[in-house]
Amino acid sequence: MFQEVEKQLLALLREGVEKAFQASSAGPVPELILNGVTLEIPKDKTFGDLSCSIAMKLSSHLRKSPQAIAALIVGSMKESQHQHLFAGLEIKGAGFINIFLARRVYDDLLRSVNEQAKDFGRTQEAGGRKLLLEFVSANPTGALSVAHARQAAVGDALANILEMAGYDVTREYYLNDEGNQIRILGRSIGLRYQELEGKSIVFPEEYYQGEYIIDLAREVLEDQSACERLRAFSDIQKEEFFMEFGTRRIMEIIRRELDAFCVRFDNWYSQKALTSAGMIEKALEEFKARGYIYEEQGAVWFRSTAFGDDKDRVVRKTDGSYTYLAPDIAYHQDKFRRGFERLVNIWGPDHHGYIPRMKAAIQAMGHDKDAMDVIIVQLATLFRKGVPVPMSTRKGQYVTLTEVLNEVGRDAGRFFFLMRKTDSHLDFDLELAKKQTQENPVYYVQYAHARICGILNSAGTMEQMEEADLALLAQPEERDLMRSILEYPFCLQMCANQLDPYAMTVYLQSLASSFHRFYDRHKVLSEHTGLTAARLFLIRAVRNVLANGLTVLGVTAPERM
RNA sequence: GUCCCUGUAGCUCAGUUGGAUAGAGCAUUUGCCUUCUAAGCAAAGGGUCGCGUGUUCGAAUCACGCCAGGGACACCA
Repeated sequence: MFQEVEKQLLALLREGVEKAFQASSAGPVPELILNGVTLEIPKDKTFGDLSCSIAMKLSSHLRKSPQAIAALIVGSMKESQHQHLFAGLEIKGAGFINIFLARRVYDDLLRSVNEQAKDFGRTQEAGGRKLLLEFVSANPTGALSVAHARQAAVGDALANILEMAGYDVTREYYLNDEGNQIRILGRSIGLRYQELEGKSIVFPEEYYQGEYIIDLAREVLEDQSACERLRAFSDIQKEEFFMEFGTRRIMEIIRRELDAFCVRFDNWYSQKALTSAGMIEKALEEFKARGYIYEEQGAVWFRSTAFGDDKDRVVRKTDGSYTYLAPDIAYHQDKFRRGFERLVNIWGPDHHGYIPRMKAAIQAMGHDKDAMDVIIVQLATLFRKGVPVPMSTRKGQYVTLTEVLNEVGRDAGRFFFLMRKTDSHLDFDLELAKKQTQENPVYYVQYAHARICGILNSAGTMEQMEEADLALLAQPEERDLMRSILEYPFCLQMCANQLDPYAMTVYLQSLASSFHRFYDRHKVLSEHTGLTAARLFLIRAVRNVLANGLTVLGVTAPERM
């Protein structure tokens, strides 16, 4: 189990720090400093497998040179009973402590990768805490756009990552199935329906212009029994019919789109249900009882400034209807009531200004403001041969998730949407994503996986693999692969801490690169059966890590290409 | 005006949360398939890390101030 090794090394380093404090008669070591003891993987492999820079950080505190402090720490480590973990320790540069891991640690690493297989990298760090990840939550008024596509890709990958980090994750889609937009949707379909019946109509600018509205109207028209019922309905009943029909049908489309993109949800949370359960009134009453609600100028306000928002926010308009904030307050309160300890929301960039008031709301409920994280997923700009693809949300002419999917496929789509930091803009080159060449990082990574599978298949089932003598793996390219594997748990942990999957795309490319270099220089299958067995064992570990990383991102790991 | 993001090689971007000599891919030039998949590998050139000041053992990274680009700032959802 590799995490154990990391923990033991950290413990040794901390022990060393304590010794250094004693030697300098500096009293007990502050907690902050102990927490500051971390390991990193040096970029230059001549600096060891892992390194620690704590000696430099303590220099001014202990009034000693970093080298002297490092010497004390290293001395302490060498006396410990865990020396078998490292093959060597050295002090270099300004006072870095460089650790060269023992052969056996790497052997154990490879063994645990192959034993744990799909579970390699999983930790119990988060201790099974219940986490609610809400994402996409697009209004059911049309097909999903590229913006939603990126949110879907990020959300799904992040859910996988957080599960690996030991959270009990629930993926939820907040379904905005009532309100003004839905009303407009209903009216849009209703008008198109009349149009199809031969009536002359005026179709307002602010209604949904898309072709799909006409398709939906036609669907109703072709349904005999629906038409009959409609004839008996009052205008209000008709409107309700079209609203219900529209949201239901569009949600079916959205679900299908998400399915095709392999984005999974555990729960679909209906705003309509929330409203009819009276949860909004209840939530506002509770806020009122706590003094966070007041009336002014005929509207009802939430005192969000009490928690650092710029200004107070209206929850109930002068016309008596709620703003978007009101159901959102009720919804988030319900998230906590359902037992979630940590909330993560993925929103589009247009909701950026909305964060402070939502944070204020959860504090008004009595929760810590850090109990909720909001991730803003920036827009992706599509390019085709270097020219931006025009996008307009008006007229229903936006590029949809389905179009991207049809053009570049699921794997390239998922990978490309994750390739940049989530809160940065992303340029998505459709031509590049389609290319089956080295320029395309998706294929580069998948190709490494397929190559390994090819070798493993032609090797057949080799039972001696389990008893392979891993000491035979002494080539630099083999060491590089092991180092790269070692990095995987670090990468997963970083993604979980930063709530951003993008680092995994960078990591996988570097692991694939290490493999391709190895492949080019060394043959796995040879007459030397011992070496063959050891190399098979090594590449099996590489394959497992590649597959795990790709799976986390929602990309397939093909066995042949 | 306020807030967020971005500025690193000709282009697209990494840079392990402040570490060691700033790294990849593309493009350009040049090598490598009789051998487990050439969708691959290797070599070369290419840098005022937007500008300035500060913080310290140490800054692409942090703070402040500029410059440039993108986005967000409703009794909309």
